[in-house]
Formats: sequence, C-alpha cells, structure tokens
Amino acid sequence: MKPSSAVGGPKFRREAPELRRDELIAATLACLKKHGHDGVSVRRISAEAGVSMGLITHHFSGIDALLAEAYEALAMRLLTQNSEHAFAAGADPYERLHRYFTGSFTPEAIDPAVFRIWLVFWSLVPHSKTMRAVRERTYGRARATLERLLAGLPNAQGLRVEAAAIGLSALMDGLWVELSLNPRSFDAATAVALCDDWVQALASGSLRGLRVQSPVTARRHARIVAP
Amino acid sequence: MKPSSAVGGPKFRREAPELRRDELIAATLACLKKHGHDGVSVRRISAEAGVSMGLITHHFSGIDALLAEAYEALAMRLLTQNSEHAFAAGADPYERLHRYFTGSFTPEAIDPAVFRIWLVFWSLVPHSKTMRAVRERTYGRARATLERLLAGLPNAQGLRVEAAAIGLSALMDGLWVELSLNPRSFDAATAVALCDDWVQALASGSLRGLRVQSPVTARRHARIVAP
DNA sequence: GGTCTTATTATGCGAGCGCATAATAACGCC
DNA sequence: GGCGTTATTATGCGCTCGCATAATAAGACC
Repeated sequence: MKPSSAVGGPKFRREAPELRRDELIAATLACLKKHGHDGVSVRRISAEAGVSMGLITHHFSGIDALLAEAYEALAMRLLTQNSEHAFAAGADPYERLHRYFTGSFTPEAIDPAVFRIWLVFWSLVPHSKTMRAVRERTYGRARATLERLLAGLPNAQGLRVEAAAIGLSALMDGLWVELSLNPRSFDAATAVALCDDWVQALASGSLRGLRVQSPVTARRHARIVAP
Repeated sequence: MKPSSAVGGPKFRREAPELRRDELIAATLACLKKHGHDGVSVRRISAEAGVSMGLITHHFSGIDALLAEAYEALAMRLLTQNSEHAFAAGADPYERLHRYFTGSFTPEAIDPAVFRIWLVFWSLVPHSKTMRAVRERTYGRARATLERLLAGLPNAQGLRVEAAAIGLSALMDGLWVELSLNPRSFDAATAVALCDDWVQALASGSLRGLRVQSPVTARRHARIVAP
C-alpha cells in the first residue's frame, strides 16, 4: 500500500530534486545488489524506489548517468569510511595499516552481493567514458590513501611508496575478490595477516624492487604512468 | 554467404555432436568477448556460430550448461598453457615462478575483452551451483600449481606453502584485475617485478606469518578451510 | 485561493529476449 | 538407392526491455 492511506490524500509526494536523486541512487544500488546485471533496468530500479519509470529519465540524462553516479556514491562511501577508520587509530603506522586491512575484510565488505554490484560496474567500464573516469578517480584515491599510510612507515624515505601502493592495493583487491567469490576459501583473518606480513616485509626492505635507488630497480621496474 | 555456393548444395552441414558442442562453446566465448553480458543470449551465440537457435537447446540442456562448459574450457585452457610454460623452464624455482608471472601478464592475458568474459562468469557464480563448482575447481588448480612452484624454493620446508599460495594467487589476481580494467595504470613489468619480489621475500623468511611453527603464526593465521 | 511551475505518472510503441513446438533435410546404414 | 535417425532449421508465443510522449497533480508563490 504505497499511496497515502487517507482516501483523498495525495497520490504522490513531490520531493526536492536532490533528495529524489539520492533515493534513485540508493534504489539502484539495492537493485544491483539483489539482481546483479538484471538489476540494470529502468523498470526494476524505479519499482525499487517506489516511483514510476519516467522519474529516472527526468532526473538523470539516462540510465547510464544514474549508474555512474551510483558507482561513484558507493566507491566514495567505502573509501571514506575505510580511511577514516584507519586514520582514527593512533599514530603508529603499522596499527593504522592494520586497521585499514581489518576494515577492508569485514563481513559486510566481503559480502558476495556487494561484490556483484562491483562486477556490474566493472563490466560497464569499457563502454562508458564516464564509468571509466569514476573508476580512475576512485582507484587513484585508494592508492593515494595507501601511499599516505605507507609514507608513515619508519624507513619510508627509502621506499618507492607509489609502487608499493600498487602492490599492496593489488594484494588487497585479489584477496577481496577471492573472498567475495567464495567466503569459505579462507578466513578473513588470513587475508589481514597476509597484508600485515607484506607491510612488514616492505618496511624491512625485503621487497627489493620497492627500495629507492636500487640499481636493479631501474631495470626491473618500468616507469609508472599516470594512474 | 554461408550456405554452399553450389545452387543445389546442402543447406547445412550435419556435424558430429562433439564437434558442434565445441563450436558452440567457442562461439559463446567469442560472443562474451564481443558483447559482455549482452552476449549471454541464445540468439547472439547461435548467430556467432552460424547456426540456428535451436541447436543450443539441442546439444545442451540449456544456456546455463553451455555457459558452464565455456567457463571450464576457458579456465582450463589458460591454466594449462600457463603452467606448462612455467614448468618447461629449467629446475630453478625462481626462474619457474618468473616464467609463470610473465606468462600471466602477457598482452593477451590482460586483454580487457577477455576480462569481460570473466566478469560474466563471476556474476553467474552466486546463482548457479554448476558455475560455482567450476570456479572451485579452477581456483583450486591455480593454487595447487602455485604450491608446486613454491614447494621448489630452497627453504620450502620452512614455509607454509598452502597459505603462501593464497597470498601469491591474490597478488597476481589483484594485479591482473587492475591491469585489465586499465592497462595504462602501470606496466606489466611492474606486475611481474612485484610478484618476483614477493617470492623473494617469502623465500628469505621475511613474510613472518608464512613461516612454519612460528608462534605468532597460530595466533594470526586462522585455519584454512577447504579451498 | 487561483495560478503557474514542474515533479510525477500513465500509456503506447517497436524490438529483442527465452523457450517450445513443428517442419525439414542431411547422412549413416543395409 | 530407399529408409530411418536425428541434427538442424523455421516459426510463433508471451514476456520485458528502453524510450518517448501526453496527461496529471502537488506544492510554492503572490
């Protein structure tokens, strides 16, 4: 019973555009979470939001624009809450990184349903310049956050922090993908431990290619282009 | 002009079921490569194979079965060719692993179009028990291959090889995902170097949680359940 | 309280989808 | 060379899709 229960009541609410846009974005994420790719549908999303189809084309230039905004909303939400969680910890760089890891492998973070949302967005990246731009931005932010965290390590000045962020980011993503596809393949604590160990190895200089000015570095590591 | 050029020639070829099945599997992969999720369509796949729709339901129990077989075919092909490439190298464990890495980050391996195939398959995993089984099997094989390669390291008896395979597999996958989404974010050589460095750190015992019997190991690393 | 803006709904159109069912013809077999 | 098996095609049905267009009404403003 969506319409107002009062018989003569208004048949719909007229909301501020920005509010309605947020509702539609939330409905989009809910829809992708429920139905995966089949959730990419004007009809489904509008039904999820409890409004009629036309509202989507009214508030957005099209479904693509709505998807891009949903992508950005989800990515930014996760990024900020994770980094806040990490930086809220004390000044100990290892502890901060550890917090970042634990926050990245919580049960909610490795929810297979949430992973399916990402799969949808990723699959749209090659087609849409907008989606690509969102991904570049969010990936860049994730790497920047890791760089900041890694820069706090005792011997950070002797480390190629940008390259290290690439590696650590990949390690985390790989663990996250695997856990999302099969939460039973290994424990979240294992994932956190693997990340902690990697940081430890980095800090101790055991990841040779990630040390600055290493003669072997210039040969083995190609130049990193703009993220 | 698909039908035979001779006017009175046969209108279609009657092929051995197994051959036709292979053709349909190949057409499925080609279709997913071209169209992503929109390629999951009886009409599109059959058109790609140059046959009529009905053949799919005739040779397979349904589109789901065809997709599962295509998934397995692609995964097994990549797995075998990569591991053959690695084991073909000499007995030096580092060299073998290095070969495995380089083979995993060739331009063909990080083709965004191929990545889209995987996205489709991954998105089907939560729904289909068959797809899940295929994924379990292929992921297990990938880990087993890495375990074999890591077991060749000098101090392998002092290492938790199964746990190490999880970490290395995740690192590789994470790098592969990122490169597939944006081949320009960093160089393939960087990815290989990061993997090599990780192996080096592992072999030198710098990844503390991956050493056997370490007192900290039991605390930090939870037990690994069946892959 | 009338009026105007515009957020919102309702409806129709054409196309593509999966699936089922019937018709057809290639090719092995004797 | 006719015959039977079955691989293969052709066709139709009901559904949902995205998109466009017209009709409606909520709520602000004076």
